Amino acid sequence: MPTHQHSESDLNARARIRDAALEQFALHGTSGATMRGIAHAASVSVGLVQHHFGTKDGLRLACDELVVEVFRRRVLHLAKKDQLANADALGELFDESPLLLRYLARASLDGSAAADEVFDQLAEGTQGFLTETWPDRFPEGSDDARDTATVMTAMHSGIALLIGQIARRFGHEPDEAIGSARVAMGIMNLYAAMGEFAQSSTGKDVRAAVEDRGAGTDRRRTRPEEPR
Amino acid sequence: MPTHQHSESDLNARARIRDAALEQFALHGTSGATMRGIAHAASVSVGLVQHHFGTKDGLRLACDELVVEVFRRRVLHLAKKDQLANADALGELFDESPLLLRYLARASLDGSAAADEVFDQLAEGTQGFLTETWPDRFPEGSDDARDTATVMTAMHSGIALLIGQIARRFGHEPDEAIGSARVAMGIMNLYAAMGEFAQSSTGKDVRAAVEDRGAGTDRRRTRPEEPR
DNA sequence: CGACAGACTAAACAAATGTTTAGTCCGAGC
DNA sequence: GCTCGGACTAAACATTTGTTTAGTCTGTCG
Repeated sequence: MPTHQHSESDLNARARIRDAALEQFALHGTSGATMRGIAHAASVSVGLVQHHFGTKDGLRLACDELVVEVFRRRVLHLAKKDQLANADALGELFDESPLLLRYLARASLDGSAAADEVFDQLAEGTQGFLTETWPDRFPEGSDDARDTATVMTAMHSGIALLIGQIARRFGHEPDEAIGSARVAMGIMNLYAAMGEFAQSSTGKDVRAAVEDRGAGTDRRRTRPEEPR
Repeated sequence: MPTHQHSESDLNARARIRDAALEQFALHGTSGATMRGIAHAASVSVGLVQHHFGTKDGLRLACDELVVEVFRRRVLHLAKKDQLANADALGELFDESPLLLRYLARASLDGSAAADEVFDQLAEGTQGFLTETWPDRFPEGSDDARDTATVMTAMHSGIALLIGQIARRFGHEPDEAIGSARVAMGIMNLYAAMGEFAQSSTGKDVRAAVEDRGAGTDRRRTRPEEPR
């Protein structure tokens, strides 16, 4: 199964190696994947891998670039259709390439710059959606728009990152269900319910308490330690 | 900085090793962490590590057990206070132990059973909150309650998993801001806005489209391929 | 005291890892 | 035809890996 566009083994060896590396990195992590494993998966010799990419880290960087580029195109495509915040569409975006997603998740944990870049792209697209949909609530360029988009991106990415857990609890096979209707329905149900919650008296209390603690500039543990 | 309860180096060597391993696994991944690195971090010899835990995988299993136990206690504690779905409280739960969180994130990607167990605990607690708050919307034991709790757990975990990205975009230092008021405020703003969205005509359209595709039993790609 | 068990260390080991080196093959350009 | 460069392989290399082995130290129990 090809990772993204091009069909199959009619790729030149360099691209085949890079795709195999992407898969191995995604599956086993940066240090878990081995040069020999990658070479074997690409049906080439270990030497050829180094010939094309120099070192293992060079190979990883090449994968980073690829992932960033693929996501750049996809986010652009979704943004043009105004569907970036459509939970279903976002699900399908990830759905097409669970491997890219695993790669990104690991990259995020490893602190790779590629993960930062993709996250920023998603967040900016999300911010555009928020501003377009609620120009008064999330004015263009406002802190609220930016903060909320950031949080929303993280939360929706959580679905993608933990799709394995969701699939397990849904009784699906792994990598089967991110675009599933049940997931989209769950998101909608959640938003409908928590939307009320956020505007109920309890929710207002929470907001007040949060604001009281000084939204925007507080530092962790700066507030006076509350006696348990 | 101690990973959880006990104070510091007055731990016996076994616990010190286990804590050091937890940190190394969290920081560098299961295969990235080395026995020598763990032994050095615990200020013991490599042999002692094996003396206490046998093999590297045995050590990992011990860490799994510890994480599961710590989260079991914490979730129980939060559930008793009816604060499990309070975004702020959930944030603080993770906030206390970014290392445990990183460990869990990696465990989840590696398919460890411990990650499954913790996710289930969180999801069950969340489901309890949903059922208590909206007994009609999410009847006890219903599929809606279970599905929505699963999705909500994944989304809130996304905040925790991607706290590094959030902190970066907030201009905070890493591991600083998960309990931050800005995060909690972002969640509230998001729920308030998307709550409307989910009940707007557009949102109802989405729900209808989703239901149309056969919520609950659909398999991926089963629907007739829509001509792009 | 003497023996024994468990905590603990140091050195040795075999396997696996990333990288280097030397060399083959083959098509393009003069 | 010859050569030159890039794709490509195979073997050797040094290092690091997890694990094993042998041994020391220390407190405890009979």
